[in-house]
Amino acid sequence: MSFPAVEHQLNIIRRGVEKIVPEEELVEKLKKSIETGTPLRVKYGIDPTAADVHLGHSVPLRKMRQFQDLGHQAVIIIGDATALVGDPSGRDEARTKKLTVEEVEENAQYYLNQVGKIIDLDNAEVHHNGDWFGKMDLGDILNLCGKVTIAQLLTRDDFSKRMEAEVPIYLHECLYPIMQAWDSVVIKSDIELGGTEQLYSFMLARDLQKDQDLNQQISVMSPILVGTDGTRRMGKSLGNYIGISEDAFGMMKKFMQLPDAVMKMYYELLTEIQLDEVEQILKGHPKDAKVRLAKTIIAEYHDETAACAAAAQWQKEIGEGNLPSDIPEKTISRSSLNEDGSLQAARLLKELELVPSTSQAIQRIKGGAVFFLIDSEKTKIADRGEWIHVEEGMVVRAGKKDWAKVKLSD
RNA sequence: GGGGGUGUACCCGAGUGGCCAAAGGGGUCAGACUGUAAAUCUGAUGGCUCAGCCUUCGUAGGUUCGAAUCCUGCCACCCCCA
Repeated sequence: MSFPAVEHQLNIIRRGVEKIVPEEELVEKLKKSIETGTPLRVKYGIDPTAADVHLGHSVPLRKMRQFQDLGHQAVIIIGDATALVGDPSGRDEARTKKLTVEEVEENAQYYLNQVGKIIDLDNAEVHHNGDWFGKMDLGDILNLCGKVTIAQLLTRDDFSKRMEAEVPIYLHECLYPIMQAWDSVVIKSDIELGGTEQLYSFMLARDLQKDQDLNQQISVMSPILVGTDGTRRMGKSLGNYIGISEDAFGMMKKFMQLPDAVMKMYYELLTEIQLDEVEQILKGHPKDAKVRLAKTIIAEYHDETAACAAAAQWQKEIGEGNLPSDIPEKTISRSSLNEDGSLQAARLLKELELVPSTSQAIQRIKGGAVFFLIDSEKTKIADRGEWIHVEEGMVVRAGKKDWAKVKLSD
């Protein structure tokens, strides 16, 4: 087995990476790998608590792919045991929801399918950490716990913040980083990938590996990708994510709403475009830069054609304000209408599921967000009590993002 | 086990008997402006059959004409002592 030169590898590895600790050791490992013709074992652990893979997850996964392309061995850990604990990273409180074994397995499968869009699964090792944690007895667990002190645990940022804020830290959560670190011992990792928030667990892994007379792993940590709101980390629960399984146009719409300020980060972490070129792109009109960004990423998860189509559709329907082509059809039963076939405006919005409550319907109407179209003739609705004659095929809008087409049924 | 403290809407947080569907801020949503960016401005932010009504201030009761506010039990969390 032969590998590219160390410098070349480092160039690729360093891109979009916030911290490599310790970096000198990485160089040594790469050299040794070239000399001996042995691929490095690169670990990435996933916690199958949520099923959707989004761009945030894709950052370390892309890094993994780069390692694979350089000839190294990908090792994926499905944290079926750790998922039962819940990752305390970056959380200000414990996870309340406990997943069942079945849910975890189901998530894991779905997860892997998506992960396969980024890395080469055929050439990756996949392990479930339940395989080894499930076999441990109390003695083993106590032995493991005996390797870490409370004081060490409390140096962990999330924990110390929680202590500070007087938010509870449960004992089982303390086990999480220890388990994660133990995974590294079991699979004998050379490198571990993840976000910077994983620093603690990654370092702990080194301690445990040393304790077992193993090679110590290097941490290659990516910055945390901010979500579409431009401030908080991308996460499903925050509703600021772009999923890698979303349809092209859906992704397009989300990309175009990104704050300009995050573009640089997205280019760096989510594309392969050379950084000096990125700089050129960002000097141009921000809108063009954003379209290019969106197209590049969408093309990776769909294809070039789909990406261009999505961009064209966006320009036409949103950029130029034409009628959207993907207006969902909503059924209204004739029996819910008045004798003359009409409905009060606020009720209509609710019937069409454009708003979750009557109160919100009223708010939207007051805010001037509501109008309807019959044969492309636009009529504004200004009063919530207004009686609207409901017709088959009429299009109702209750805000930029909320459209519906009426279908009448008996 | 003992003592002290806290629990308010999505979040933070004011409110200590009626004027409280509950200040203020953040967030979010809608509108204007724009490049569906940012900034700014305006409005909204429990629900409904909406100038009225119903449900909400950890939870269950109680006192009172009237409670988020007072009392009691319970629950959860934090701190101190052991």
